[in-house]
Amino acid sequence: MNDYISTFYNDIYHIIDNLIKDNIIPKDFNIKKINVDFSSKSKRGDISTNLYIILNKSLIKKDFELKNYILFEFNKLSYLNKITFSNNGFINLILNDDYIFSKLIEVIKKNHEYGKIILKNKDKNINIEYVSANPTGPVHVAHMRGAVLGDVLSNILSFVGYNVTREYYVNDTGTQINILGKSLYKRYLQLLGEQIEIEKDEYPGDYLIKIAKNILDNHKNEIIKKNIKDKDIFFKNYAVKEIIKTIKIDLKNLGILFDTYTHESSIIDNNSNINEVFKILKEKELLYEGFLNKPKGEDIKNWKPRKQLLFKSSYYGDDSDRPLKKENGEWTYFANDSAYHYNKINRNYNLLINVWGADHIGYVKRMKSIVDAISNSKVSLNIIVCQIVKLIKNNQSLKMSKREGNYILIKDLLKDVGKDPLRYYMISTKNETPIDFNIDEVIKQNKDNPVFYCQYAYARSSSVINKFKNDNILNSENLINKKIDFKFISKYEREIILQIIAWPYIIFQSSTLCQPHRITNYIENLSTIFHSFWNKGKDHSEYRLIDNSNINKTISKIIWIDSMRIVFRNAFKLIGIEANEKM
RNA sequence: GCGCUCUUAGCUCAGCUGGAUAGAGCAUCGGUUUUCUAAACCGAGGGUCGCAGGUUCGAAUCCUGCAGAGCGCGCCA
Repeated sequence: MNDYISTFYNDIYHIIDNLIKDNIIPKDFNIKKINVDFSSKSKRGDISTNLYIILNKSLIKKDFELKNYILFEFNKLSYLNKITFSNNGFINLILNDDYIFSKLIEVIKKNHEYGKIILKNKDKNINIEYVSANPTGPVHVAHMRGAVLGDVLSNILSFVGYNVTREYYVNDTGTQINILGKSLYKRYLQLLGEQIEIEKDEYPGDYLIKIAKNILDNHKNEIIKKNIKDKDIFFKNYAVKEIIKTIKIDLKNLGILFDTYTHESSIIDNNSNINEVFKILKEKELLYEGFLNKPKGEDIKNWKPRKQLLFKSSYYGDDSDRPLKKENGEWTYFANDSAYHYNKINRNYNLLINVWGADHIGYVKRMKSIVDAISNSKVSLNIIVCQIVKLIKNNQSLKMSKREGNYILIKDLLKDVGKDPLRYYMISTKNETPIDFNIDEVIKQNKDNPVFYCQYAYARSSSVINKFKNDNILNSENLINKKIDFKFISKYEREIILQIIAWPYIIFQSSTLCQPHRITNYIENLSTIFHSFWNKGKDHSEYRLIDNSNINKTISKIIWIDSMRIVFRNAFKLIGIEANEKM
């Protein structure tokens, strides 16, 4: 990372190190209190810092001339042009124009690589598991947010150099899958002319009829020969296989692909995973047979104290210990999931990321506990919980019920809304905030809609560049060798340029905090200041981008416009939306 | 009852992990097209950052309590 913000941070840290060495501030000085502000709104400088305020407070040598010292040190930094202290102690700084230009040319040189960070620990392997919707029906709204978030986060993390594995965990065993198989069998019988009744817990969706028809057409003879048990297995497996197929298609249309699908059945079939987990926990004395307390408040029918095999997750800060075995001796879902995470740990990941829906929020602590336990605290698990998406149409929130199977499907939303707005909206709000997704607003193709607002900014800027496609001097490929002349650059453009060259820092924040919404905030801001500048050209010809009478002026402007386009393209690519040069 | 998350303009959301006068968009009102894309721009009004304490030079941001909303709470996955 060598953007101007990170560079300045590093130089500040250097100064602090020296002050500690010279015993002027204490060794335990908290470096995190130092802040560098690059917000273009402050208008007090290109960047500013609270360095003086914070250092002044922690001085051991009270008579130390701190102000002069900082001035002396900052004067050594070649990229700074002007240093001023405000009355309340903030330091405001203006950057060197040549420095800014060198950063801008870097954008053009690096092009689609611009914004990549050279990480210190670049060999880090990350596994990111998302969607993992149960293969009992098509993917719907509830899965959408996590799907897009997981995808964009994967894009960002691999962009900054991690080895990222995108993984989908298929829960293809257990009670629900048995019910699914039964439901499909009923549909099959129905097609054969039998009277059937779909019971309360069974799956009523039409998609099973289609699958049943497929079986009838292709496998009828084969089924007749099977005994009851084999029939159960056949229908169960067939249902899962077909449903996963449609899930893959729906997600692909949303722009989402996975590297690996791991099936729960494969984790369980091979008992080694769960046996290993059991062994480790036993060695660590984290297992015991015992009783759980009945949860207070809510009445639980048929509550009976039960002796169960329990994991001491409370040792790791969980609210209660958690059962690993059911009464009938089967492993619980939690046990299987532990085995699955053990499997992931064994695949040599340094970091596991799980993207979950809000309905799993109660499982965060126990999952972190078990990963901590079985990995000897070597692997960390980061769980990102997405709040719900409430769909609104005609000013009414759409009611959905699982039982009636009337969830809005991703497939249908893609048809109504389109991929780009859907993806954009799913990540432009930070994951902890619930989204009110107003379908009527999102399909608008104007400034009400931030996706089109940003895409339009890209198209507008492209229209300028494309004017010079066939111009030997001014075409975009030749810009690297050209020089920007700051006398043609207005203060408004300078602001835009400062935003453009802040892009690597945005990537840094977005990747380390796992917050893709910082990218959409950033490009919305970039779009705003660009549109605003564009319109200035209407009243004031000096702000116009093309000046046929002055080629050096035009070159200077085209350089930053093309750099901005590169940043837009890179941002759009990470988000997974189109960059169209014409709209 | 317990846990996690949330509460910022009429609405939808930001607020850069403690900074300077709290920001956008929508909605409302008023203006800007013989000109590189008006799918845009400019201006106005609109706020006790849920409430109350605390921490310090400084709090929307951190801590505590309270109120409200969402999700979850032993054999569903």
